[in-house]
Amino acid sequence: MFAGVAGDGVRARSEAIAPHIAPPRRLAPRLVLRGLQRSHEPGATIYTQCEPAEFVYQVVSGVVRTITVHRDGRRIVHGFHLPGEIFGLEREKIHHCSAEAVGETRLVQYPVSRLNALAEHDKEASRELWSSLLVSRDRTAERFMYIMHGTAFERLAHFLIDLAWRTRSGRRIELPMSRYDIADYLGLSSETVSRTFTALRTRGLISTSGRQVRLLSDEILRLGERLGADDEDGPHWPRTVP
Amino acid sequence: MFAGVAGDGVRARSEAIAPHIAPPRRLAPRLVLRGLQRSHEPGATIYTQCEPAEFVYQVVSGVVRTITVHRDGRRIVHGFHLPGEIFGLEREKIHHCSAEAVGETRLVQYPVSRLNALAEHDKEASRELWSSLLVSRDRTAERFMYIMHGTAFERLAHFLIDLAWRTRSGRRIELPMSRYDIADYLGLSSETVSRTFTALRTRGLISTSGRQVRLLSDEILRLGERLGADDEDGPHWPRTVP
DNA sequence: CGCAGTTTTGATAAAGCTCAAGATCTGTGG
DNA sequence: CCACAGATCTTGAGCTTTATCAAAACTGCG
Repeated sequence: MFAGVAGDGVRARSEAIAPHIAPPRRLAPRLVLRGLQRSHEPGATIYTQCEPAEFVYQVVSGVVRTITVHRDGRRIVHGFHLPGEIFGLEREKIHHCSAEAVGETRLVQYPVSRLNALAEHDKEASRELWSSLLVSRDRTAERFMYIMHGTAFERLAHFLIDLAWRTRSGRRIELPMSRYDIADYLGLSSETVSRTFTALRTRGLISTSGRQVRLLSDEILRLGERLGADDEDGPHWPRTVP
Repeated sequence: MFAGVAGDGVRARSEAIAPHIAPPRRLAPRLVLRGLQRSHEPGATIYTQCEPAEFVYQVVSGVVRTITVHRDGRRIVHGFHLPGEIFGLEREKIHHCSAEAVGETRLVQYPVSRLNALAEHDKEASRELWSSLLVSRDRTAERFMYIMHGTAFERLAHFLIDLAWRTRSGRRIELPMSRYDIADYLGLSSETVSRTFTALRTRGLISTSGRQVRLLSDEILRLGERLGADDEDGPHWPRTVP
C-alpha cells in the first residue's frame, strides 16, 4: 500500500481501508463546570467574533451554534454545541467566531482564568479538557471528509445520523435548527438542503414533518456505523468543579 | 447584527465583519522535543491508520502529510506538517490517520507516555502543547472556510499564501508536494489544481516552473493578510525537553 | 534514449448554486 | 376563530463550476 514509490504519493484507487475516526466513546460529560447560569432567547448572541474571550461556556440545555461571517456576507456554521459540551475556548485572547443560541438555551459561564487554574491544579480535569479538545478536532476532521468528498445526499445523511447519535434520540429527531443553519453547516445552499430532504423522503429513508425527522431505513443508519456503540472505557461519574 | 429575531438565524447578506482567525503568532517552535531521530525516504510510511499510537513526532526537516483513505479509494490529505510541528497526538490509543514522508524527512520520535508525564510536570510545556493543539484546530477551521465557500481559485491562492507564510519563504516557494497531494488537501481533482495554477499564471499572479512558485502580485498576498505579522507576545527561547 | 511518474490541456457531463415564485407555518391582533 | 404578516420551507428552470475521461507534453533518472 503506497509502497515506497520514488517521488510522491500514488493516487489511491485501490480497495478499502476502513475510513474512520471512531465516534466519541461517551455522551455524558465527565466534566461539569459550575458557575453562573444564564438563559438566552432564540437567536441571541452569546459572544461575538473578535470580542475578548473572558469566559468559556458549557451548555446546560438547548443548542448553540458557532459561526463566522465572511467578507461577502456568507455565513459559516462551525458547529452545534449540545448539552454537556464546552465551547468558547480560544488560543488567543479574543473569540475567533461568534456564538448564538439556537432556540431557548441555558449555559454555564465559566471564567477562562478559573479554567486555567483548574487545568493546572486538577490533573483529572485537565485530562478531560484535553480530551474534549481532541474530540472536537476529530469531529471536525470527520465532517471534513464528508464535506470534501460527499454528495449533498451523503452530507445530510451523515448530519442526521450524527445528530441522532449525539442527542441519543434514537430514530426520532427534533431538529432544533433551521434549514439555513444546516445549509451553512454542510456547505450547501438551503435550497439544496430542502431538495435533499425531499430526496431522502422519496427514497423512503426518512419521514419528516416540519423539523421532526424519523430515520426509517437501516441503510441510512449504517452510513455512520454508530448507533449501538456506547460507553466503554471504565466508570466515570461526572466531575463537578466549582 | 443578528438582533434577537424571534425564531432562528437570519441569513446574513449584510456587510462585512472581518473574516478571520488570526495567523499563529510565531513560527519557531517554543517546544523542542528531544529523543531518537529517524530519517524517512520520500513516500515512506511513518505510521498507519488504526495502528497503536505509541509515539508523537516532531518534524526536524522535510514535510509530513497525514492522510486517510476512504472506502471508495479516495484519499484525503488532512494536513502538511512542517519543521517544528508536532503530530501524531491522538484521543484514543490508535492513530486515526496515516502519516507519510513527503520528500526526505527527519523526525524526532517521542513516546506518548513520556509526553503525558511531561505535560503533567512541566506547566510551561503543557501550555505549549495545548497551544499547538488549538493552532491546528484553528488552522483546520480556516481551511474549512476556504474549502466550503471558495472557488478552486481561492482555495489554491490561500494554500500558497499559507505555505509561504508557514515556511517563511517570502515570495519564492519550493513546493515539496505533488499536485495530487494539493488536490487531496484542497478537495479538488488534480486536473483542476493544474488548471488553476495555469489560471493564476495567466492572470499574472504567480509564475511557476515545476514545483517552484513565485508570488508576483500583492493582490494574491493580501488575500491572506499574513505576510509581515510575526512574533509578538513576549520573549520565548525554544524549550528543549529530554 | 526510453520509461515511469507527473503535469498540463481538452471535451463532456453532472452536481449544486442562483434567481424566482409558490406553499406552509407561526404568532398576533381584531 | 379568522385573517394577516413575516419567516421558513419547497419546488422549478437555467447556468456555472468542477469532476471525469482521455490523451498529450514534460521531467528526472537509469
